[in-house]
Amino acid sequence: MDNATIANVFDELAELLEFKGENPFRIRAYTQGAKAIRDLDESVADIVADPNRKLSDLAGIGKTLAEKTETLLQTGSLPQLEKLREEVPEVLIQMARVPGLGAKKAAKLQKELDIDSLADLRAACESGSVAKIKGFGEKTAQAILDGLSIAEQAAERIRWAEGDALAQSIGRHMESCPAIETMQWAGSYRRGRETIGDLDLLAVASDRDAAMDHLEAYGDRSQTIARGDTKISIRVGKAFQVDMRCVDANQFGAALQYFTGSQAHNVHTRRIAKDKGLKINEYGVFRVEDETQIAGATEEDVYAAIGLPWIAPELREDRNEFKLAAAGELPELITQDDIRGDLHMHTTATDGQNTIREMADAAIARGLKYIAITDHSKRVTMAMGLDADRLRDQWAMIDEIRPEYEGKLVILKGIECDILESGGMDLPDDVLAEADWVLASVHYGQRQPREKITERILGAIENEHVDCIAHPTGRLINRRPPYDVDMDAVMKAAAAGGTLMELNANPARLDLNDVHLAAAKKLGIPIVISTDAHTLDGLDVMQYGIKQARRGGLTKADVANTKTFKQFAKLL
DNA sequence: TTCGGAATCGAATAGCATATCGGTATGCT
Repeated sequence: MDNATIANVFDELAELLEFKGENPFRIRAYTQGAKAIRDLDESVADIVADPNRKLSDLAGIGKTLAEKTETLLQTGSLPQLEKLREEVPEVLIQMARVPGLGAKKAAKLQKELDIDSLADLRAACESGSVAKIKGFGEKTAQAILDGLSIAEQAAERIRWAEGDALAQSIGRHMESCPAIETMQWAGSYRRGRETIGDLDLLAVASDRDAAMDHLEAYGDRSQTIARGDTKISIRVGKAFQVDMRCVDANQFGAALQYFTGSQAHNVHTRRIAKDKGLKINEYGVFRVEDETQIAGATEEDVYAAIGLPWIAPELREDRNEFKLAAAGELPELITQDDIRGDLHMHTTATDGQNTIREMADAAIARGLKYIAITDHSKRVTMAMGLDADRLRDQWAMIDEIRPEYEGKLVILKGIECDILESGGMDLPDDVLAEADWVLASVHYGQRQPREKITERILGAIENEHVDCIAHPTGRLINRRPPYDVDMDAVMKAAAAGGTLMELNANPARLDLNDVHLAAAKKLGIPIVISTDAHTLDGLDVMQYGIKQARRGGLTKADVANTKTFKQFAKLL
């Protein structure tokens, strides 16, 4: 059982305990324990297995959570969770997820009106019985009905790249508003999270009403949820929420810091301030004793006021950034300009849409110095994967065109070789031995049991010709879960065997994720950020991989394809 | 439930906006 699964159990426990009206501190302990485990850059199972270490040494994990973790690892389940699931009606949890309803209102409705389903809830709102309950009214009943419609639209978090497209569209619209002097996107979008739940825009406006009117005039707006003096929330398209907050210029830094989050990061920031006799809110940093503002115009000021250097948004998750900042050891995060090579792309030989020359020219246009052509191997029949003969033909072609690119671009003879369902590589060793660059990846048998998949990937790492494991977990964001693989074992083997690991920059993959990247960095595994391009435009997804790498705390030195080709070749 | 400081238990994550109902719930980072 991996860290994420254990963390999910604790999160669910916290949620269920909340509905039971448990001690809030007990609930928080489970939530914090879940976060501690989810963000950990090593395996909980390893810590348990190590006689010299104790789980309860981790911050946020005490005796009880340590015991429960061990039970989970040993038995795969937790009796307490099963019991709570029976005790808390499923409908209560569904109700509390309806926008506008929270735990308290949901519990009250469920108790007083004997609601068994969301359909019951809708009927109760429509019949007027909700409005008659103390603390409720006509407007609340209507808000619940609206919320039910929103919930039915399944407003799931969207991928970062989709959020980016929407932010740019709204941004262009807002730029035409004369009342807006400065604006900046904040929230999880600015932090570069792989999915975005809503968009948060911060603005300095000469006329706040005009700015809010302008946002409401955005073509795809479907609803205004709330509008006050400083804040407006609208829905765009089916159900996606966009918030705008207006502040004064001398508050901008504090507001940006607040609005960027994460919540956990903000709580930590404000706690540090509190200890220093200061108070941070979205309007500035204030001395508690006399309410004097001492910072707020820029984020740098805000952090400086509590004795810290500016922290990059991608790191603001309350993982270890405060410790690093205090020690002056924040990583200098990788940027797109650092990238010199792209080591995963396809051509017309398989399922790509462009030729080797076209891909090479496009790579040069993007400032790259080296690329690897890595078409699929024969097992990927749908993509007309290459057998040994066709692959050697392709390599002969590369030999032929290389002189044209002399001094401009190095083109590596590569292959994305499948790791077969039965284990072993899809092409014989003597063929792989001729390649400059071998990616190994799983495309079939993704539902095999953990032991089997892990064994397959470990087998690939042990193959001396394999240079790198591509999209190591196979997940597709919002569409397909990662395959069940013991990533800790895979990483340890990769570290020991000198095998590289890919961060696939395709916005639907972003595989490895941020926590895995941090773990890989800790183990000293070189990461390769690759586009997996199937078209010329496909080379442009590098930016998404860079964001993800930054969230993992990676620097230029942690990423192999930032090296000059000469340096890179030494890794092979 | 965790943590720390004490020796058995008390304190614990910040701070604010908005809507609706008539003092409180929900939501936001």
